[in-house]
Amino acid sequence: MSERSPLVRGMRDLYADELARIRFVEEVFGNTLESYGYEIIRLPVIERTALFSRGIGEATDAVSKEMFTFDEESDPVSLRPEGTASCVRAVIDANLYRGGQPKLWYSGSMFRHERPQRGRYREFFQVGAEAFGFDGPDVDVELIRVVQDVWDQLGLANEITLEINTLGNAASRQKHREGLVAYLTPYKDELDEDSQRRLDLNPLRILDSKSGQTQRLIEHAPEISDYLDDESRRHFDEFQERLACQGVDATVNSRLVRGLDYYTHGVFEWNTERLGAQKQVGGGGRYDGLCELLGGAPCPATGFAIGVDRVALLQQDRGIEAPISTPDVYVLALSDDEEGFALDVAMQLRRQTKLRVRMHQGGGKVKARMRAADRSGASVALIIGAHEAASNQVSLKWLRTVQDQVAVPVTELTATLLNSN
RNA sequence: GUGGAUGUAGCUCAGUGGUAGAGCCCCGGAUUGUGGUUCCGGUUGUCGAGGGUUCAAAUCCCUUCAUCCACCCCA
Repeated sequence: MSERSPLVRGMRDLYADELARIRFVEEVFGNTLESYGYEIIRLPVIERTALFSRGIGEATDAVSKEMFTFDEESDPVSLRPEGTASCVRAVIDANLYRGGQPKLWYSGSMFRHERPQRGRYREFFQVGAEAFGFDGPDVDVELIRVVQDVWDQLGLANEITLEINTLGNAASRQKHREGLVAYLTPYKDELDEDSQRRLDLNPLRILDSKSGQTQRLIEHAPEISDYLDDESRRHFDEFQERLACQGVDATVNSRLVRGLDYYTHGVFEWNTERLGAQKQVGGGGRYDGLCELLGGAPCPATGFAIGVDRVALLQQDRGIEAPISTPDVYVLALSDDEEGFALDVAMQLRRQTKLRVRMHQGGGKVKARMRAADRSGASVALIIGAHEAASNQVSLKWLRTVQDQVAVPVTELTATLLNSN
């Protein structure tokens, strides 16, 4: 035997229950977003590295140390660590916002080169949505409302909490930044190592440092609310009022700054206490400056992204079953002589119904064939032997309920199966 | 990138220097046209990999790889 090739770290094969949960979450998100009139967009997995370093921020962990990057003829490209930058690029490239106000959603793999652990993989799945051309905050609230709808449908409304904050507009954010640097610089030597580095690069991120020492220092640090101008304050007030009107519970967390650089105004995160260390299941916010930063016409925009893996884990933790893709009907001929008849029966069912019909193959004794029928998960076995074939019937046996096996004429089979569900 | 734990059958695991095991699963029979329950029988192994110590290593030592959990950070 030749040598086996192990999985690349952080990559997974997904199948059976685990995949069923992930597909279910993706499907509910997709259907819900479509029901709000959002249109799907499919984006490339690989982009120029520069798109991410400019769009997400050179100083963020996601860009500075977590990207899978390789050279494409000395033009560095990377596997996407998130979807927003690509989506904005696509909107700019096709000038999608010129004729309207696109509301888009996407779903797919994202990649970050981190040490894997529960709820965090190097290839993971996100569903996201972005709305372009709206100043908000009505549309920001709609996005949150969409996600709340999904939590309700998934039975997770009680497991997930929403935190919100505002970063203000560009001017307010800049003043806050200056105030923060002025406050923290005298204490520079007392900050943790990461925060010292961020003091120049991205001082806002110091606010959500986990270091106890740093936490004590920032306890009295200036907050964004001290610097909000009238426009920013009105935006955040209306954001909160509209959330309340929609019956969405949210807690203001003034330390919430988000990991990526492009946010402005209202930002938000969904958290859970049930996934060990990985509390965050999703987040988003407004990014009014990003289109211009990436070379497009100025355009206000807002969006969110959800970690599908974490939502699926949460469902597993809550014991919520996802629909699994097993056959409905298992067709087994008892010998080769009835094979052709059995194939005709199976084809008739596939054409006349949406039932999933699996044929038995591989021979074996009747006992083995019946065992295969049971193991397939099908709820019905159609048994076809010499008697049945001679009389143009099938023997219909329910595998999951206690009912007598019955002989059914082929002409009545479809109706019999459809009426029994 | 840092720390801790764990790698033995398809799965869950026991085995701390002396012939590799259990339960579940799987296969066969009881039941030659009927699964799932019951009874009887059977198969399943580079003990993660490489090296060392020893008469003898799954077991002790070294190296390495992988996985999990946590830190950092994030979805």
